[in-house]
Amino acid sequence: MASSYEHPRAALTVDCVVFGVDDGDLKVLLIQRDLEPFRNRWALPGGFVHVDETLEQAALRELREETGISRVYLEQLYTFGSLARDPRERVITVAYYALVKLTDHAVQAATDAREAAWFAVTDLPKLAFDHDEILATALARLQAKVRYEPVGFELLPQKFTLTQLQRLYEIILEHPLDKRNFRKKVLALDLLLELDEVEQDVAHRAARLYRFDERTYRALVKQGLHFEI
Amino acid sequence: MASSYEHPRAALTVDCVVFGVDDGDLKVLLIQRDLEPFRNRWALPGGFVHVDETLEQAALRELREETGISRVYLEQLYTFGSLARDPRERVITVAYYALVKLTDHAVQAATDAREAAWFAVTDLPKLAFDHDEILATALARLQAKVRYEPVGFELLPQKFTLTQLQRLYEIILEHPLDKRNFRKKVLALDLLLELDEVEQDVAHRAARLYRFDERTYRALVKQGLHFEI
DNA sequence: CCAAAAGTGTTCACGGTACACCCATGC
DNA sequence: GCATGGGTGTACCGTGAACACTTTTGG
Repeated sequence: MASSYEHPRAALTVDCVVFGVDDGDLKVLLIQRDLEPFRNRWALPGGFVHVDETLEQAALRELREETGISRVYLEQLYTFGSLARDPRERVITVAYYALVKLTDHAVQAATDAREAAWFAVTDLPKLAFDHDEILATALARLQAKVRYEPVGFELLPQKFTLTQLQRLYEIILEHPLDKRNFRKKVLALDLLLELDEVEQDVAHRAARLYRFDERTYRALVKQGLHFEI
Repeated sequence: MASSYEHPRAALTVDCVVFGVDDGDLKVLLIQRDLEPFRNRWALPGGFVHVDETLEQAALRELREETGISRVYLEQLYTFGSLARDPRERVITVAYYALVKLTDHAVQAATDAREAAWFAVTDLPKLAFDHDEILATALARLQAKVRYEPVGFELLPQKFTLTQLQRLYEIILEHPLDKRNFRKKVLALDLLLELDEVEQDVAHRAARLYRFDERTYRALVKQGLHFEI
């Protein structure tokens, strides 16, 4: 390896695709840029990586600073390095995606005065930089991942009904599922704890609430469980 | 986004995990370092990303320079950014993995005088930096990917026997497969072209040769084919 | 003729899918 | 009592898994 000091360096950023689900829609959290380039355009939350923090720390810090969100499921997505993705100079960005429970994270004003807002993925504005591409990549990853890993629960409240869970899968996968088969399948996994509670304040028969049993899940994974919806 | 000029920058490298399959073993191409740190240790081929090349271009260039390999299947793996992964300074590395046909790529002396050699993944030396971790990540990815995408063919010669293909899967997945079921399944996919040729110079009945029909595969993928072994 | 690997079908168990009605509750 | 969603079971089909013998060829 040659000395790294001899050459100009690319800048390094992180960007986060934050997903949430909200009555019938899969949503993404965007912030409105207040600086050039792409001033006033909507963009993914993100920013420069400090030299003394890990990539994941940088992603979490930017999320906190720009959107007020702090406890989330976060996973690295892909690193984007096209030559002209930032018009100012060479910038490589490591993209992450995050899953949040919208019930816990009402939209907060960003701490640094940029506006933050949730957009349905089916109705997005044109984004800054190559953020359209990053978002599309994240969506594809979420759709693939949700089939074989129980990440969907990160998007629901702790206590949820089976119908809510089914709706979640239908929203993400973009096709309807059969109610009886869905229930049979998820209950057969033995990963849901049936609670002694039902939903409140509904104008019809109240549905039973369930909780995802993460402890059991981790144990079963070690024994070679293959989660699949 | 704040100006990127105000802060010290991390260095950016690419590293490549190059897989090949050779009579019964899954192998990885390593180079021996001739500089500190980790002088004389084996390491993944890789190096600094130039400011005017994409990440993929950098990976391909380093592969060519350090190992002489040029036409390969290449895919981004993961970006590693621990604080102390390089003892000299902060270095982020974007890892790629590559699949090569060993028949086409006999081990070549590296052009810059470092030694390059193939190692069975079951018998690896201790590697420089966090390259053990990168390699383990690549291996897990290959094992997952080979089940649901036809990447295995990148590791075989253009013309191969069904037994060679089965051996390949057994080597990567690390468990034996049933011969009749395996043949039934891969032939049912209709992605193999039966050639009018048989293998040569074997001391027993010669097996028929097949070729992977990439054209048909691409067409079927568009129609929603789900390849799976 | 012997050694070595090629090639080939059937049975069984299980999981996926399709499908419709009664029940509980709030208003 | 009516509207709304909650909750439940069965029959069929296709795929995955287990399993052993005959054929071809070279030496």
